[in-house]
Amino acid sequence: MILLDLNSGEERPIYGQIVDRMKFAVAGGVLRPGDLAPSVRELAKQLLVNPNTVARAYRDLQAEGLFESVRGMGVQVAEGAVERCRAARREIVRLRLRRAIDEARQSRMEPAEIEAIFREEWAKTANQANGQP
Amino acid sequence: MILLDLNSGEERPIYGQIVDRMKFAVAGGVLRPGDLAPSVRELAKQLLVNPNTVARAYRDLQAEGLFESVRGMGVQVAEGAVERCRAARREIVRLRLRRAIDEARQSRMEPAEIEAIFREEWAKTANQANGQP
Amino acid sequence: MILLDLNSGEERPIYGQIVDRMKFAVAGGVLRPGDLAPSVRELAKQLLVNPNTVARAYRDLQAEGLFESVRGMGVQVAEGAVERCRAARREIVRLRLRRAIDEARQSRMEPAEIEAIFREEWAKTANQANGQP
Amino acid sequence: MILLDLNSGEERPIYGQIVDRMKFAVAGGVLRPGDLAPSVRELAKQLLVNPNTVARAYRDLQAEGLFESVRGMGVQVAEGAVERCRAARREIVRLRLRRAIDEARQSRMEPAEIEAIFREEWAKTANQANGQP
DNA sequence: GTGGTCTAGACCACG
DNA sequence: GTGGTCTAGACCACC
Repeated sequence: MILLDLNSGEERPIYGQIVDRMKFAVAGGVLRPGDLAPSVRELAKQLLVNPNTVARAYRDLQAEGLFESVRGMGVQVAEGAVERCRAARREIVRLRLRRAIDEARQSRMEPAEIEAIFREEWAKTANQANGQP
Repeated sequence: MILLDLNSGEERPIYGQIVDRMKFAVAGGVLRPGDLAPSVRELAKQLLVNPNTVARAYRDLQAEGLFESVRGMGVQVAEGAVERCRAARREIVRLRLRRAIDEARQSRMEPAEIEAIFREEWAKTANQANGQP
Repeated sequence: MILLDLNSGEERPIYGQIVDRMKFAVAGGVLRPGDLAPSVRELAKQLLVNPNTVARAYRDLQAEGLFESVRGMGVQVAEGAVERCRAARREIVRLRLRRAIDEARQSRMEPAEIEAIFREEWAKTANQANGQP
Repeated sequence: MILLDLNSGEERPIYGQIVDRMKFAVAGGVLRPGDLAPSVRELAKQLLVNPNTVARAYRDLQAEGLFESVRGMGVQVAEGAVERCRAARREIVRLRLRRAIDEARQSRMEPAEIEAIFREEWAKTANQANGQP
């Protein structure tokens, strides 16, 4: 199963992208509490990335209490993770939009013009029938 | 005159924020061709930032041809800067919104929910007076 | 200034030992809010350890909000860190003693005998006039 | 008969916990020389643990000469095991307390405060019935 | 100079 | 097989 692929053009750190994708996967029910996440080595191979990078992402997820490592077995999704990942997802999306809006605002552009640009860009993805499912 | 203040909590490089703010100032007519930009030291003191950081921002602006150094005088806004700053501003805003939208999309959230969040966040700033909120 | 040295014989991960030592240093007032912690490279050299290992410790401390990285400057002790490090120190000590006591209890030894052993071991360090200050 | 249960929250290796519990059982007379230890499979089922893990613990106990395998019968407690398990128990308890004390010492806390914490924690278990709390 | 990210590869403990 | 730790070294951005 292909859980995620990285947008190679992204400027954010890879491990951060993996963290987000995992949260999205849990929030969307693709990965459920008790499920084992793909093994570090396996995911690293799939993403063409160093295992340490994946390990770091998993470590961060454990620090947030969303994943738990089971000795000798792997890493599994924690019990209460679904709700928290849903909330996290909402906040991630909100924060990204909020930042873009703030930066647009300080540009002193006309609000109407900003809104127009948003609609324009939004339309571009809206047609793509649900983006990258 | 307070040309700009930095969002202290930002994760973007300071020099990049300064560059953008300067472009916005020119695009918005706050700084006009022939005007002298604040001196490196002065701006650095005002922003509580290392002078090297301001110097780097000015260097970038000169490299783009938007600022020009005048011997013995300092740095001034170049002749054709206004139109180019307006274009730059539009592209900056567009790019940031585009990225936010893309990232929201890959979260697998319902498009309707994403749009709702945008409206919500947009409303928060819409009430505020124009310019720097 | 020598902030800390590691007990080479310890079985705990090095980065974890560094984290604890830093908390102790802050709790004890050796490192105060606003102070820069020793640089990653410097501390690594001092401890004869790989810089990445120190970096990981610092990262964990930042994740706990006790340290903050200042771009291009280094890593400094956060504002409210003292009280939290004091609390953390107490909890670390309590937890270690609690575990030892628990394990002793499940051994089915006579409580009096356990207590005797504790007194014996306690006396050994008590004489050392304040341990490794 | 329930010989032992594991502290599920422990960070120590499971097989090591089993080894210790077995020593404690022998030292406390719950398991006597000549008695058959529970079979690997049975104990594994009881502890909800991988049989390999139990097998490893038994292997270690045999390597120490405390358990002996009896062809076709299983594993039994060795002849001289009681005294040696008592000694082992004492040393295990002593070592754990010693480490906790050492770690508390390097925290730079006041010895009096450390001792106070010990008393506090000790009191918590002192009221409980003997054996496994 | 500073920290941050990433890679590569070794070694260990656990199951 | 699994994850965890550590080392070594490269490269980057920032100040």
